[in-house]
Amino acid sequence: MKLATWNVNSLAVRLPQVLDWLSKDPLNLDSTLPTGSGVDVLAIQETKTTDDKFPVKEFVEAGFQIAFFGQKTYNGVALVSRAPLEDVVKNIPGFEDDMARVISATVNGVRIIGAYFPNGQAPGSDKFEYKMLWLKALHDWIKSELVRYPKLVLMGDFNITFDARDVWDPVHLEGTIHCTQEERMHLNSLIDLGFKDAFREFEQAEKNYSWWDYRQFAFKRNRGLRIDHILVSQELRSQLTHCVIDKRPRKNERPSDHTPVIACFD
DNA sequence: ATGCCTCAGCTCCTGAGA
Repeated sequence: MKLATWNVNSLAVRLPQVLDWLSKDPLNLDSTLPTGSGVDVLAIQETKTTDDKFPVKEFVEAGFQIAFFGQKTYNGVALVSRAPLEDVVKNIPGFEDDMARVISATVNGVRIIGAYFPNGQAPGSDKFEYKMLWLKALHDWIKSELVRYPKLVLMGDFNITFDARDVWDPVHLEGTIHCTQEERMHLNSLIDLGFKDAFREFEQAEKNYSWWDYRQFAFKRNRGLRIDHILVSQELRSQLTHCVIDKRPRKNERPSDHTPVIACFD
């Protein structure tokens, strides 16, 4: 089973790229194998579309099941799967929120949570305060979800780096948004519930990022951050075989500023 | 540089992203 997460920054703009990417084998990076070899479940963030405008037909015709939860202009999440999506839940139950940020479903006995974490803008801002409240609510909810679903994957755009390895200029960016101690404390408290960061379970090249600013040729200069993550519960850890960042879509015409992260299981 | 790019929308500017 292959799972992936991708912040597409507008599904209306990126739909052709998403369908093209889904039709290829993400681990056979130069292949153009037919549909059937690609990822089994993709979590999408920043669809930026209301549910009535979600491209249902296009995904169904490509052979996928979908669950989606969107809103006008901002945010919006979806799960795209080859197998049925069961028991779909939207956002964090009990946490009042105007924003469409989380969608969960069970696929082949694995509980999958796709999430678009708040950006937070800058430490000290109202948006940062909201990010902290959201992270606390997520933690408390995930704690109970883990009891209910021992086979649990939490993946998405976390908008938080784990440490200096995830930051192109860790000295200069220390304490700025995505790199504050407060954000990392929340991220580590999620890990402490019983998760592994799938990416760091394997040997990885240095300076491996999942997001690059559109400006200043940041991708070409590899000035990026690793803020898109796949966390797997202890029960799934032993089945994990690979975790890679697929940089190819970032080289597309009109790319998203994020690129997909993929985890494979036996 | 409170910029630089990109996207959505009450669209020729603004807010937000990260």
